[in-house]
Amino acid sequence: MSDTPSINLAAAFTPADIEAPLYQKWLDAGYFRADAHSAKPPFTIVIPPPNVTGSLHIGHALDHTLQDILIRMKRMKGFEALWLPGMDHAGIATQNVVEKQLAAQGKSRHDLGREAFVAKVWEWKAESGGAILDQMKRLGDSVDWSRERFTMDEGLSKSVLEIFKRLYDAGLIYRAERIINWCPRCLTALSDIEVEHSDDAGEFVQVRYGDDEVSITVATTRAETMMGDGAVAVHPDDERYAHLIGKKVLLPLVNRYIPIIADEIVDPEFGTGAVKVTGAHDPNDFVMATRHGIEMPIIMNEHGIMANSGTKFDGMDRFEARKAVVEELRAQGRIVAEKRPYVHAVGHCQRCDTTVEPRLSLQWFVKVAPLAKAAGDAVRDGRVKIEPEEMAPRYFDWIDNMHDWCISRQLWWGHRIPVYYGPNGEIVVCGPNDVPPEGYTQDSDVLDTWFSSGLWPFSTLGWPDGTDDVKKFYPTSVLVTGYDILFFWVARMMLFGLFAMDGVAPFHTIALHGLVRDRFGKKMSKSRGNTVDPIEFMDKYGSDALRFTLARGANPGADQALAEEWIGGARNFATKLWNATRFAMMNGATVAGELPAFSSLGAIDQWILTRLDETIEEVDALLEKYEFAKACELLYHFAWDDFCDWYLELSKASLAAGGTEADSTKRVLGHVLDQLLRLLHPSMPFITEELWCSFTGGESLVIAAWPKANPSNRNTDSGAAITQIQSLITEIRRFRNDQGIKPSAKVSAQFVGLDAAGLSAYEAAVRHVSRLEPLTGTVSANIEVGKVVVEFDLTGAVDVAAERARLTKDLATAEKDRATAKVKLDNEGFMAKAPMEVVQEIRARLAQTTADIERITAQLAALPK
RNA sequence: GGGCGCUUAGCUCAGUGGUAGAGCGCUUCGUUUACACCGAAGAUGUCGGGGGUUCGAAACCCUCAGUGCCCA
Repeated sequence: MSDTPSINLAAAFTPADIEAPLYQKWLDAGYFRADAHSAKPPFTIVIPPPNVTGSLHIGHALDHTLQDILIRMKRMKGFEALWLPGMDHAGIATQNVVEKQLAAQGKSRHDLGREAFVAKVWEWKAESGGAILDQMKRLGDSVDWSRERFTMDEGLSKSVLEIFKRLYDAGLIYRAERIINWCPRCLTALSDIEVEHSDDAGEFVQVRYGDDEVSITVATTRAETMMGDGAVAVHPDDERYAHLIGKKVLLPLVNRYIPIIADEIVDPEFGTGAVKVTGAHDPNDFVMATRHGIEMPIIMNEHGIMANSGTKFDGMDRFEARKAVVEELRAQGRIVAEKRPYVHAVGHCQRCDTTVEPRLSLQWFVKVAPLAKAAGDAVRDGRVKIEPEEMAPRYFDWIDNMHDWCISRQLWWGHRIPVYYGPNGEIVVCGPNDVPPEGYTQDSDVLDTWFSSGLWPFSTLGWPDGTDDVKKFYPTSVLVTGYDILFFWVARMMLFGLFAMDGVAPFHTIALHGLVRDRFGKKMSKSRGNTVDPIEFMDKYGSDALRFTLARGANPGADQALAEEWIGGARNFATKLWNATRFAMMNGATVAGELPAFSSLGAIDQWILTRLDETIEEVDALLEKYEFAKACELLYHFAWDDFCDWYLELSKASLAAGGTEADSTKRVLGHVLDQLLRLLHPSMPFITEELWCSFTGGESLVIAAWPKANPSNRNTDSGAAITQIQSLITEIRRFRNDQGIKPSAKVSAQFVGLDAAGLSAYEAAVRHVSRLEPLTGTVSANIEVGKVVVEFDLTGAVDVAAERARLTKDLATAEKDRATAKVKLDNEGFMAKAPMEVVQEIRARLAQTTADIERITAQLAALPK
């Protein structure tokens, strides 16, 4: 390429060469730092804090890409854009990680003691935690690192104390003995939502309780808990058992007499219509036992081992005990019926998949009802919008029926519950500035991690102190997250935000996206072996390619499938932009000086400017609606089809000609490229920055202005001329192809009727793109496109068969289209009721196809036999 | 059992009343100095089945059959 003008842009696009240096450049320039004192309007996003133990997975890549698109666009639009990063401390997960390390050394956390263990966790965090933060930089996240937060850091811990105290004082936090979800492996309570239900194969047995005098058969899936039974319950209207209500029945194995009670909860249709009441080990039973004053013996320890039942089953694991109990009952002839497998819903610990054990224990709870009412109303009355709207019912359904929230966790890593107990059972709750009374001891439990991440939108800004950040950036503008954590996290932020911030919801909009799935739309999971590594993709195709692929697949609230070759496709798109920019630079495209007056431009330039303006308007509107997929799709086609395939090709003749026409084309070309790179920058920040800086010499796209639509730079009529030119060129190419003419071969041809079609100004462009030379010999074939005839000299080598095939096919298409149009126009109903425009359109179609048929028929007739 | 969806080209998905679209894949031709990570041309669909509304339905209604997710 010795004669190529020297340009300041590498010949090939290598993402790895540009990404890290560009990110560093942005950091050094401080572009991502938001200023609480600026006069610009704020636009705020708080990042859904990733788990400190985690690394970047494909779901984060999607979530972050969408947030970065919004924040970069708003920054370019002149907002004071703050994207606040950070992590949560992930109580159970993090404690598990460190405990595992200790276990490898044969130690448990108890060997270290609480203080030393917590110190160890901090140590772990300093060394290995937060791997994801560096990966976010690779992705290009334009977050304000100076404001990075961690749920366990000082400021956020202060927020936790403050909100706990306020809620407690408002009567919204209480302590009670309740049935909670207990993980016998993690040894902690879980909230309802941390329990995942799956249909498991269990067993369903009917056991005869009682002796010769009183007997009743109960049905259960959990025979092992019978040692904890306090009663047998039947439905009050169940005639089968009416005579037994109030009597006592012998509890087998334990040899205790327990009452038979009546309660509406019991479903007479279920099993035998009689159920055992094990208040300490089942939530429904707890309700009944409480209502009827039934005793609730606890017959299992925290590990799920049978204990204190006073039977030989003590010491057995709960599942082992289940078998043994049934075996024993069977031996005693008490098993009336058995069903195995019996598939029913069983709860599992979200973190470790252990079967959750309902357990009666003393815990702290948030009284949810009043908070949830406010959180529901905020969405109901439109103060907070959920996008897409179809997700709102899910939110209402959940938040309107939310149970009280168990917030104690029997862990060491987390915010220790700020409750202090006095020697005589006094309870004192300490806020951030309170000192507990002498001799009081603090509750040993910590708070649910979601308790602190629920404060995220304002604790990260410095609440409860009235900081400038809170004033400037709260409430946040939009929360972008997957619909899968709508309940876990989003709802919690709504509860707390409205309470803490005097009824001001933590965000204006909740924009929900879906999950990334494998290429066949299947859920990714380690067990399926279909997970993917975003880092690997970035290494291979560049961050921009990964981002663009994810954004282009992101329809609101909908899951998306992802395959590696699609990322390759986005990489190809990046390369296309690279090469288009090289072309522009080599041909003297420029952004210097005023754009020539629109009216002075030719149709090709007017057309691309029109298309650009339409694209700006549409892309902007789509991004404002969180329609990432559609926005990216439009940009992709504008860039590749309109700009590269048509405009660049059509402008080559003009650029080659030189002179004033070339000058104005260079300026238009420069303008369109400049604007296109701006539009693409939020989704593909690295390559656009590299290209734009090289091309324009500007400082950075990060701080460049977002394009604005300008309807005065539009001429929709120019589109009509271009459409004609396009179909003319396409038909010529098709003819060449059918005739077996090599793409590189020049063909001698002339046009007839260009003037009449108003296209004579574009003959050079058409000839250039179609590789046609002036006619030198004699016409041996011709094609007709609209009003234009193209006459070729093929030096006698016309492939008549190919010509006939092509024309025959065109004829068939035209005839079919004409028939469809005719049927409509012959239809009285259509003529009477269809709108005028539609009728006219069909009439035009009829006229066009009729003319086509006439023309093609004549051409076919004229073909040599 | 309740709620929300989905079923459109080989695959993944757009398309909310007026001649069926995209990406990837597929076929043919091709090194024409921006680009073979490319260009050009091309093939491929009774829009899940059945009813209905309408001049007109992939789209609206009913129904059946698959299928997914959330909650209980």
